[in-house]
Amino acid sequence: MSISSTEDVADRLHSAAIHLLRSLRREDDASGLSAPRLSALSVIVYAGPIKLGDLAKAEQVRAPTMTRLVQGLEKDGLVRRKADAGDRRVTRIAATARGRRLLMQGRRRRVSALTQRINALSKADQRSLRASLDVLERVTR
Amino acid sequence: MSISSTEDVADRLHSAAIHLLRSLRREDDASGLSAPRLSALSVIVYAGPIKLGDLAKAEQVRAPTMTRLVQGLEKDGLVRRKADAGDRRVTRIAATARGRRLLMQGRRRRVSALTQRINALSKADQRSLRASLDVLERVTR
DNA sequence: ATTATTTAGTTAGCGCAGCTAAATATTAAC
DNA sequence: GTTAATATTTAGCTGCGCTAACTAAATAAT
Repeated sequence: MSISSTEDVADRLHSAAIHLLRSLRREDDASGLSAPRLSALSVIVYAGPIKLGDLAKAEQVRAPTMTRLVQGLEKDGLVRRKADAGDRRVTRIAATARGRRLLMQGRRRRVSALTQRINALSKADQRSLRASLDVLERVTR
Repeated sequence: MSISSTEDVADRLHSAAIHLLRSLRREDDASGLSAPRLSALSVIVYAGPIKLGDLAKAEQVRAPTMTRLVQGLEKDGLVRRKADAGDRRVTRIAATARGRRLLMQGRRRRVSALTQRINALSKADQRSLRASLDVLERVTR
């Protein structure tokens, strides 16, 4: 009788994450923004004018990857870049009004499918999920 | 009186999944197999000689995507393809001994970082995480 | 029996996101 | 003033998701 090992928990968690993102990618498509762009935009909106390097760290990607993501967002008019006054090597990235608006819409669409699935759960299951969120975030960061 | 709305739960879950996969990708690299390949190999190992279409459904990707994943695995000598005797349109995919071996090693490496993080949690947190796993899997599939 | 339709898989080709290495620009150090 | 360090970008690679179009095989229709 094998009690579930920590490896099993880790493996199931990993697998669940893969399947979750796959199934949500479709909603992302509907908003016109990919998951990485939406995630980056979210940080930009909430963390104000932010240095590209800090943004890359926050999103756990390398600088060149973030440069490209930001270029995409900029081309769509969702963010703006401007050189930092103090240190002209750094680029500060800020969201435009359109970016903020689109984030909210995109975010809503993105999570709505998941929201529906969560709402379909029993109250007890919802409580269990909620209770584990803090732990989940600590473990995945 | 809901402090955290279902939307918030959904959003945090989504975000957690993104960060989890990003942080685990490095471990995947160490094993020489990407997450999608490792995941597919896992299904192949456990679901025996399986039809490509069924494999694609199980992994929630389109057939061409799975064709390519399998080609990669085959080139590495981890799986073998053979036409089904009964219906010669279908390809059955089976793991080689090397594939089975590599899965176990890869799986171990892949989850070891996560396993360590889980083990670092308090017993109560671990219990909370374990308890939510079933719910999590139901919600993400 | 022949023809048409459906099903399974592959090939071709596009876009996005991850990476490293190398280039550019600015600041800091000596 | 030259050199070293830092921030970002550019160039170029790989891999994975997709759709459209193709081949081959099985099944249905006439």
